[in-house]
Amino acid sequence: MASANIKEVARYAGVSLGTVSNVLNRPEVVASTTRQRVLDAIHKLGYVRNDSARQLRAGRSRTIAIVVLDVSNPFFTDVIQGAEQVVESSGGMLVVCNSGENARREDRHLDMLEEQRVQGLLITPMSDGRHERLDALIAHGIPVVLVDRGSGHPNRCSVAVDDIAGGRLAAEHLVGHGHERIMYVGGPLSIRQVADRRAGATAALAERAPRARLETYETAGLSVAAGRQAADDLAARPEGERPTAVFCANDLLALGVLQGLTVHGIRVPEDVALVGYDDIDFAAAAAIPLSSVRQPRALLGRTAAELLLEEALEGDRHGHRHVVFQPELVVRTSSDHRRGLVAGHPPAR
Amino acid sequence: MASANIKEVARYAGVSLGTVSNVLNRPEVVASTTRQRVLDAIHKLGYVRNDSARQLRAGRSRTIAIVVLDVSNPFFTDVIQGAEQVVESSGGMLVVCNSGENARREDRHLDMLEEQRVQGLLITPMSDGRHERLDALIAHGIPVVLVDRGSGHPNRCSVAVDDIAGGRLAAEHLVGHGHERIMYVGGPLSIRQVADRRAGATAALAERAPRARLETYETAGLSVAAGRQAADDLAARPEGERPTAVFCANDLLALGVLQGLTVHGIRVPEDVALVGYDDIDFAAAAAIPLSSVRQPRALLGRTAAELLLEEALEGDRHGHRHVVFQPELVVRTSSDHRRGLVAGHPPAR
DNA sequence: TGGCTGAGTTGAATCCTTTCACTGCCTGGA
DNA sequence: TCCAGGCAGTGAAAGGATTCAACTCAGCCA
Repeated sequence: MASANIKEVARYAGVSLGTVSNVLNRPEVVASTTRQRVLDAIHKLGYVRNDSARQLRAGRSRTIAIVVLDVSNPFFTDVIQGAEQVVESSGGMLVVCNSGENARREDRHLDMLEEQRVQGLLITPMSDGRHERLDALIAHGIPVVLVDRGSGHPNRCSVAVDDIAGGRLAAEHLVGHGHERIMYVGGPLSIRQVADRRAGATAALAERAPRARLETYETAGLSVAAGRQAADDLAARPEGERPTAVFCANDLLALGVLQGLTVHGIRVPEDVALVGYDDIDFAAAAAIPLSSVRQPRALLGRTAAELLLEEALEGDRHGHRHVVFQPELVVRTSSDHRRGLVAGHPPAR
Repeated sequence: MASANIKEVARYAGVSLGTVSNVLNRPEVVASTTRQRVLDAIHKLGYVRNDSARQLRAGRSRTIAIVVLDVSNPFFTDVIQGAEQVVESSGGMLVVCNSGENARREDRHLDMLEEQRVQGLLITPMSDGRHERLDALIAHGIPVVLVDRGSGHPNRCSVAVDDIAGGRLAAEHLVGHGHERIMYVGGPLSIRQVADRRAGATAALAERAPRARLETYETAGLSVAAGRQAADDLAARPEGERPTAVFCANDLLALGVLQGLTVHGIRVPEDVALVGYDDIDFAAAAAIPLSSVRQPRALLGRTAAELLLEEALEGDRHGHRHVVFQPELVVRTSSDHRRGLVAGHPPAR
């Protein structure tokens, strides 16, 4: 039942502890006949290395953790997959922790990860206020890379996407199609991303179409249900008072708005054009394929992981970097009825 | 930089090692003044327990792992969240590993989890052929619970949903609405779930509507794209030769079919009724809300985790169980135009 | 033959926590 | 006054892998 340990392997193979360890970690220094004898013993006894002992000695584990706000949000699963690729090919292991937008759970995870002396941490923290907890981790020598929060903090790296540019892209596209009454649906505005995307849209309108108006509809959250609610409210207005275009802070909201409008017989894009944000795979799969501002989700994860590995390698010489990606607009039917279903690139992975 | 250890805490507080350990693990046996002194020292020195040493001593970690086929499939994220609840409230920690439908990655994860002596494992394995690897884990004393694969194996528990019953539900619903030409879209048929769902549908037709016909359209995978392809093929047929209803092996396929049919001007449900499987949240959020066979996804995860904890607790006395849940049909607009948008229960979590 | 080299191997020390048999001390009862 | 018993606290041992200085030995040259 209990696995054999290195000592039993050594005895069985008729060598010392050190030799077994060498076979495991530096096989080239062991004579090939000895090596084979040890490998046979390992196989025979079903020996499995005890990682706890190994880590205890090494002072550090080889696993990297990613803490996300919501595993069930397709945006994050794509970020995870990107990080996975990099960690995997470096021979490490990525574990995923889900804070579920709950500060207590985030804390619990951070505590346990710190006790485990993880090699490093990728995290999209709950809020900017939680940076002290992260500082403590960093002070204990655990590198942290922020994902999707530009921070400019001097003691950690970060990767993010330029949300202001994203807001611009969406707004410019809509005014380019002649829309002058645009509604921004998103909330709460206390979330930096939500605010930044709106700010970008506002700026674009000011520059490109001074006559155009951007109305804000603040939602309680970023879910499909919140989007449906927004659509209901919008449909309740007299026809003349409705915007001709809606820009949503993320795709879940946009899908909700789409569904709500359809119920009320308001056609997308003929009556109301619609643009979402994130370009999750389900955006392209909606019955009216959704135009969306694409974030390089997997690239975000990959880059974050690379920065982390870099820091782990370079140690104190490491210079922290803040990488900001540019978003990209993907136009589909929901904001341009001339687009066929094939419009837009295939979803990024 | 490097954290203080228990010895330094002991010296700082003027007590012995054992006392510090007692404060940490059995605070009630320590006199309150001493306890406070130790806690102060811990705080002062920023002491963080070293989990490796702890595990080494204990011989076992307290983390539980869940290995899923695809983190980006909403079905699995819901299973994860269910498991998370249970593990969390038991004071453990759940880590998520993604095999990405790749046998090598699955192996790597299993190897590392075994080295880490995890307390237990929830897994939806790649295929039935991989059970030997799991047997090895079990032989080494790591309990394994299969998720979503009924197995009847005598040395492990499993949780699953009755796919034959699910197929029946869908088919009975459709024949109940007068459909006699039904198409089953799903594949590859080598996946047991895909085959079982079809078998259930076939059985239901034989009993309830001997005149009805079930045609099978085998897809290469279970993706949105595959569903779209199926819809294209279907639309290419002369109108009289099309089925009047389509039953898909999962919701991603169904969303693809829905999208494809819409493009070709085929109305859902008026021209073709549509039923999916899994009832992922996006099913209810589709522009034509999708009827679907709901699996108790979160319950699946919860139960799996409970069985695992039970086994970890009971040890050898544990009797392995195989829990099979019954699926439930959720009727929405896609198969019944009389349903409003509010039809169907709110999505299960 | 003696000395030297280098490849191969050894085993004690180390990492940190938990456990448990044990010591001291104190109190209450005889 | 003595003893039993309970409470606090102690410290050595154990858990398993890794590291590294030290050692062995065969081979080679002078």
